[in-house]
Amino acid sequence: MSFFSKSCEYALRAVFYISRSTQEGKKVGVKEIAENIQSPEAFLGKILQRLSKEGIIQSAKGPNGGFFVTEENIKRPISDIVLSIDGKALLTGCGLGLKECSEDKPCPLHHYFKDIREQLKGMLDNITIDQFNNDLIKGKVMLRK
Amino acid sequence: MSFFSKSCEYALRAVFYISRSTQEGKKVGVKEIAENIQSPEAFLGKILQRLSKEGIIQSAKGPNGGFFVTEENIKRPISDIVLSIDGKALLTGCGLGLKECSEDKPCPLHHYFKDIREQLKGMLDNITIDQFNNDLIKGKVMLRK
DNA sequence: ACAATAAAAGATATCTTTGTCTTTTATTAT
DNA sequence: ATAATAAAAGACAAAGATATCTTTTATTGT
Ligand code: FES
Ligand code: FES
Repeated sequence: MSFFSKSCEYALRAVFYISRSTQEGKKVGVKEIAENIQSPEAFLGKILQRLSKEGIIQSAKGPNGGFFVTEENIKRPISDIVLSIDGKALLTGCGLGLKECSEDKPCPLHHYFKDIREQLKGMLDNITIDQFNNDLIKGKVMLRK
Repeated sequence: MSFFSKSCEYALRAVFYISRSTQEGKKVGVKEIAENIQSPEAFLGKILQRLSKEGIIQSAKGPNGGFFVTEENIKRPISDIVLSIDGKALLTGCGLGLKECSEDKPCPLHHYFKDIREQLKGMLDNITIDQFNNDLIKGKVMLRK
């Protein structure tokens, strides 16, 4: 197990890549994205479709088409991506899998767990999509395996 | 997605239940455990088999048999259970799914992510199995959905 | 020895996630 | 209009996680 599903990992990496490309003034196709984040092309296509439908990214069909982001898009926190792909279980659910996480019927780990989960949520809520464009352009951070 | 796999959630809840039962001086069978933590019986059986094989819990066949824990067992951190069932990805892997998490080739989230992961790891390393026996006996914490 | 008990082991089934392939729809440039 | 491009949509395949069922092995009490 890892924090995010494969789909969500691809989604995050892809959105970062798209954001940088938009910053550089160009739309990008699935193929280019998939190559640069090392993900299966067709599978990534499905994921981007979803993100596009949810308004997290934009897409344009036809020649010179591809994926890109708007000013509004890149100001959004990455928790939007995580919620959209993996749902809210990670950010609000009980760590031991009880039907719901609650103060009055807590699982043994609740007290400790709650804090970690809140921190993760806080982090994802506060990091915006555009935040890494410069680091990406400078090659300071990686999107490829 | 949630932090742990279903298997791991069952494992943790079961081990807590077994630990309390041992504390109360009795071995417990799969059936009783499954009922009390609300998990599928046969599936839980497999998980307990694995934990038993790894020496995290003990088992005894035949009449008056069942699962129990030793003094050594209950002093172990619950990270042992998590590692045994879900592997190390959650505790050491890259949050964005890069082949490995590293300082010199970090993913965009690395800087933030690292801390959260370390805290989760720290928590799991420091919480011992026996730590909740009293709370469980007093009904302060729950193992049932 | 025998019957009863309970975990271990093996085989199989179902569901979800991940991944691929083909066809359709929209857009652009010629 | 037509051809080329690229995403959207749909159908399908493979793998892994979850779950069930049956048979075997070990242990106990009679
Ligand atoms: S009840 Fe389990 S984490 Fe809150
Ligand atoms: S490289 Fe991604 S978390 Fe460290």
